[in-house]
Amino acid sequence: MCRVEDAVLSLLQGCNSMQRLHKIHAHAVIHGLDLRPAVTAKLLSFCATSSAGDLSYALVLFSRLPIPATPHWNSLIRGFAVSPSPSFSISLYNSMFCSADCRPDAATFSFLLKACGRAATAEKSREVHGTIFRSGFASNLIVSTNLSRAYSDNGFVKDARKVFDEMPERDIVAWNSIIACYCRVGMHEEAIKVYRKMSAVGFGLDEFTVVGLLSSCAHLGALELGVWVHKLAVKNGFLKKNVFVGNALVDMYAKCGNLQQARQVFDQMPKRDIFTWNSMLFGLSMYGCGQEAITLFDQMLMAGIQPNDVSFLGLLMGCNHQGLADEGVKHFHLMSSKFAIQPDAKHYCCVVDMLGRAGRLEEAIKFVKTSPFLFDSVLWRAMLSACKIHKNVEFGELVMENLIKMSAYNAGDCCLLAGIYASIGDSNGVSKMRKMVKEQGMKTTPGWSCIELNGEVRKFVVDDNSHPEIEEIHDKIKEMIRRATSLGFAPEIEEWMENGVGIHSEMLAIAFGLMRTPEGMRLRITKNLRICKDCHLLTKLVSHAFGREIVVRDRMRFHQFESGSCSCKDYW
DNA sequence: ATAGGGTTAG
Repeated sequence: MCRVEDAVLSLLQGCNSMQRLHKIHAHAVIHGLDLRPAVTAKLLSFCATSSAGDLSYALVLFSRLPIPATPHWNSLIRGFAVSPSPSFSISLYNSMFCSADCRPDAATFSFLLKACGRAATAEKSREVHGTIFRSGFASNLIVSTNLSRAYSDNGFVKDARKVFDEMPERDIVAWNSIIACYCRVGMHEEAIKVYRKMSAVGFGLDEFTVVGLLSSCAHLGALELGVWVHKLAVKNGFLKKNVFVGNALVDMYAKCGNLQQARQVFDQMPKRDIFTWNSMLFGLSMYGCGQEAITLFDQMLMAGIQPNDVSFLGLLMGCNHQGLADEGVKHFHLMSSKFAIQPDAKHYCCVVDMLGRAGRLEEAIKFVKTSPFLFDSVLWRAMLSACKIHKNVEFGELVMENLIKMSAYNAGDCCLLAGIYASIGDSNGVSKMRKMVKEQGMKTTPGWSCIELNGEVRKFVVDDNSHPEIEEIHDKIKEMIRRATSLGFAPEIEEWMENGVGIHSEMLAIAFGLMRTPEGMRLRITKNLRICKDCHLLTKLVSHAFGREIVVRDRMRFHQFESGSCSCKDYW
């Protein structure tokens, strides 16, 4: 190898811009070195994979190679896999596979699988799986971790797990990867189960494990487990060196009912990024602290962090939950005018909810009709739930007509309208809606509630009588209703307490909590749907009658029940 | 001559 080639290679090593690369390239051409394998590989690798690179120029370089070798193909496949057009990686691989001059190696498959995941091509993933199996790369740990990830990205969780289970050996990355897979699809109990298994076979945890676990704790409301993970994170120094860990902790504490602790972690973090601020914003908004959310938002600006669409969603939700409709609308307009962020359907939805909940129904409808998301059912759905809160049949029926016209109505919508009919005593309306759900075979989302006792999460599903303690639970619910009734409990919909049928899952969880925890202990419930009006009222009265603080996290926010009232001030 | 894992919202 000549000295000039050495020099060119070392220049390429330190290259950090395309401008620089062009100069080095010209230099190589002058000395007749531009087709040396080592030089072309380096040139290509920079253009295709560096953030300062240029994929189209990589293609130009590649086309000039008389016989591209495996590393050349790999660079391109790698570059396109993370580009906006990952499917081009697959085309490249197909050409490479047909070429007689080189064979794919382990790295090829790693990059290709990344592309398969991002391009959402389950069929290709399966085909590649076969190729990997036949060519003996299945025993490669990195390749099979990538394969598992590709299945997971395509929504095939079971296949992802199968690949994981069939690995001849697993390292911590493989374990973290499958845990993350369960987190992404919302199978948080499974994620924790896998961690316990990982731990049982002798693995410790690192930052990635911690982040996955905390995310699962957050979703399940598993505070005790979360606190345990927090301690381990501190002990290992993860918090100091890794911003992800702090972010996940802020989120976990906020979602598990401990806003003060979330704030404390937030305040003590050595470095904060956009996720940190957003997690805290959402934390405040979930507790109905809209005013504090606005303050935090201003502090975020002063700290020099540019807010993004998620920041505004948190802020708007905060305004919404505290009934700060005018503040909310003001910030909604600031989004595009001052921050150049286009509001998406979720932001519009939040404003509809905000206006509707505040009783400004006409304004809300007008807002929907003049929005770019006029044909998005989500906005109409938010409108429908505002009609339910304000028992407005007229608007409710109008909104339902719209949803039907758009063929976008679902069982939840029918339940909402049925609820409106029920609240004004129109039993014909109620049965009309029930018939509609039944005849059209629409599926409702089953409600569930979790309660954590001694580090173990118990899950209750509506009408689920399979629990061994079910009789005791029903007795407790009867007692709750009896004691609440003497405090004036009068439900809007009465039939649900007959014979244990139609009892919402949070009542099962609260009854269970009352049975199994010492007198006076705070109960924390996490549920997937919004709490209904009757359950809200009953929980208020139970908190008084049993002298318990009860914290319920529903789909939207926290309700802290104490001495007969709720932190949401009945505004939710 | 190169490879695999993580956080907020919905």
